[in-house]
Amino acid sequence: MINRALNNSATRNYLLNKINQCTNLSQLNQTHAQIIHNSLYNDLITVTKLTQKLCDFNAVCKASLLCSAVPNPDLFLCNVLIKGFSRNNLPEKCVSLYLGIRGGCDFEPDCYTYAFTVSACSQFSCEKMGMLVHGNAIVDGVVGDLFVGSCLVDMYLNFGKVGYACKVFDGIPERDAVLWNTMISGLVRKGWLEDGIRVFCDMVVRGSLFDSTTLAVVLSAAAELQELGAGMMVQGFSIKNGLDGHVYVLTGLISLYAKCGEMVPAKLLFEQIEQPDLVSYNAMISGFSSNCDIASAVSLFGGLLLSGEKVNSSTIVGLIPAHHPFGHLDLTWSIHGFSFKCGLVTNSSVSTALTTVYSRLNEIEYARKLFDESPTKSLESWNAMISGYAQNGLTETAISLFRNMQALGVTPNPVTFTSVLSACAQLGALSLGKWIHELISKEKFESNIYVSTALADMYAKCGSLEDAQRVIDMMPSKNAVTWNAMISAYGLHGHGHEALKLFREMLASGVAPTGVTFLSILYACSHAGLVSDGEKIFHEMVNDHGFEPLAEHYACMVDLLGRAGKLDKALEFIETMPYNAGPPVWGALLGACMIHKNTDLARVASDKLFELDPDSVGYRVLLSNIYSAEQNYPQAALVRRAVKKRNLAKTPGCTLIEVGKLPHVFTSSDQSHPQAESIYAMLEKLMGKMRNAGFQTETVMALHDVEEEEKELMVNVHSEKLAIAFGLISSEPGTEIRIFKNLRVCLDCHNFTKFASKITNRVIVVRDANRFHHFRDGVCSCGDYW
DNA sequence: ATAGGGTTAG
Repeated sequence: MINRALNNSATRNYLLNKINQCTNLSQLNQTHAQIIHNSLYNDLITVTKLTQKLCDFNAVCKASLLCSAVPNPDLFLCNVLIKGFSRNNLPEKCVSLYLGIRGGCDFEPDCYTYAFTVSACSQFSCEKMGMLVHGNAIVDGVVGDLFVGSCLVDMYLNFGKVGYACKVFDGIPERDAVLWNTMISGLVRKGWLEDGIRVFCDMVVRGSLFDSTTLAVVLSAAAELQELGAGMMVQGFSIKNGLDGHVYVLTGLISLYAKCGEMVPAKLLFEQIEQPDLVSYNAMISGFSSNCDIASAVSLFGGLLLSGEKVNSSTIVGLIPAHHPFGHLDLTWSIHGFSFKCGLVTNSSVSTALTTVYSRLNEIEYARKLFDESPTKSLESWNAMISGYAQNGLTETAISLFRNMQALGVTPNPVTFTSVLSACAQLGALSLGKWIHELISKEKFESNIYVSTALADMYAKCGSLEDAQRVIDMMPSKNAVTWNAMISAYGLHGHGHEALKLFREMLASGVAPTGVTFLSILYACSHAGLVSDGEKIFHEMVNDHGFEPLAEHYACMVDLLGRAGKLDKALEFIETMPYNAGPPVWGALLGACMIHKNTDLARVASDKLFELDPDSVGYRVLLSNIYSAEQNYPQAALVRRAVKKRNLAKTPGCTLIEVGKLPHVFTSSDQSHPQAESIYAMLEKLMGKMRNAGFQTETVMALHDVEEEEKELMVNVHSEKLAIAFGLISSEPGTEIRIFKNLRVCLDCHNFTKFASKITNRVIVVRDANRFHHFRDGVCSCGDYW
């Protein structure tokens, strides 16, 4: 009997050892056979070890069956099984086992039970269950335990409930490095970067011992924030504690310096690493690439390949020149080809990054091809595609893709909404935008600054400044882009003084103006005829804010002066430029010549333009208009023929009007509308009254960039007239009419609309390609300059 | 520890 027991114990030790040594499932199955053969299948210790190993090899079902056959399971075995279910993505099994332990077992859950169950809830976002387990843990008095506490902190941070996480954290005054690290890395992972750094500082102040993991996480937060100072503080601590040679710390520092645009120290740090691993290479490559040093990025990438090290998706994504101001189509193609060869194009991050760069290079078809071919479409890849369409002006496609995404049950996030709103804004689709706003409210995304800025911009561009202002008033804080959007919104509607007021408010609030701020405010001044204010701001920009004016700023000033009729002053201004004026500047002067019908100066400007930009369509159309205005029709026709010959696209004019949330689109002389007959009747009635009142159709060609439409005025009816007539017959008397035209409104239609607003006693709001016109009582808010 | 998606002007 004694012998037999000894023998059993020896066999058991032998088998336990054997289980530990198994490196795959088939070896483990053989060992299992031996266990059965030796009649140890009911032995708790052996079965527990076997369960553990089976779970490691993802054979949790088999493990579960084995356990249920054990006559006398204990808590330890149950805990191992909970961990196994969690590992094998079976949260509901974890929970039911946990509940089984709680309800009518001989034993009570311990710290391990709670820790494993909580981390299962965390991993699988079982929010309600997690909180219930937390409650039980409080009752059982185990929340002060470091292991349980860390799991709870991790869980609440995963759920985004920072308050709860802090409560658990604060309840454990004696913290170890794991608890601190859980708190810090959870905050950083969820984007609460500043808070992560703050907790780290707390940790240091309390004298808690940190490790290289702590430093690496804090460094990644500092890098993301581009807070060089915070990062250098961490560097200081790493030196003090002798962790500055650790490869994680060094890699974190490289990434920090790279993200702050400091590649020289990054390079020095990289050289300090004796044997750089893939991650440190990746940090360097992405650093070079994002700092526009393509040559260094590519050469380091080459070095990595030569060293025989395998590359991963991070390497590829870091190499892709996604944020470069100049296109690198050739490089992108090469990277694309390489990714294909090593099987990484199917990686979601890689294909998303490639999609993004293609669409930024206006190669939207390539982007779409990649998107269609990617086997798993992450939210990021949907976003990349939607924003690609929105940024390329393919607004309808962007919106229909958004609908596809919704139909497939992919939940949009703030990034998605921001892009879709930009599409709505471009489209002028107010009811669509309002629908998006409802979706945003439902998801509680209004607090996101990108979303609310885009929302305000959408309302302004869809004609409703009041709604835009309402969104802005709700925002707790504004960044430069928010201010810029509002300044340009007021400018767009011709409210120059409001825009100036906002500009002063922005400066007073301490938000630094950007290049776009000055463009927005200068355009606002220009459209409102506030010449001296604009000149003052340009002066301020250079002298007080130390801005080097870009070509766009000069173009704005030329526009400002020229629009106000100070053409000579505009020309003088061009001569003061420190470099040669480019197409935008001459284009602005030409535009001003159009308004003020200065043919001589127009020819000077257009000569310059054709010299600099021979392929431009718009300027050729303008030139043709100049000739037409001089009644030089043969020359005008010649220019137009040249345009046609080059097969340069011309956009046909069309106008959109929403009636009862339904969009109606009209083209020139459109007969396709079901109510065409009454529309034309209404138009005839208006035109008759207009003629009687002495209005004349502009016979001389207006010098506007309105393309083909203009010439055909005598035979054709422009789309905006049709839309207004339709608006008049399909809405209540006295209500506002809003229409959207894709091109600039022509002089004749502008006159027509003024007249229509007077005799019908309606406010008519017109958004054209450039700005808003508010017609009221025969007067337009643009003051007839547009 | 490294990597992917967003708002503003013309």
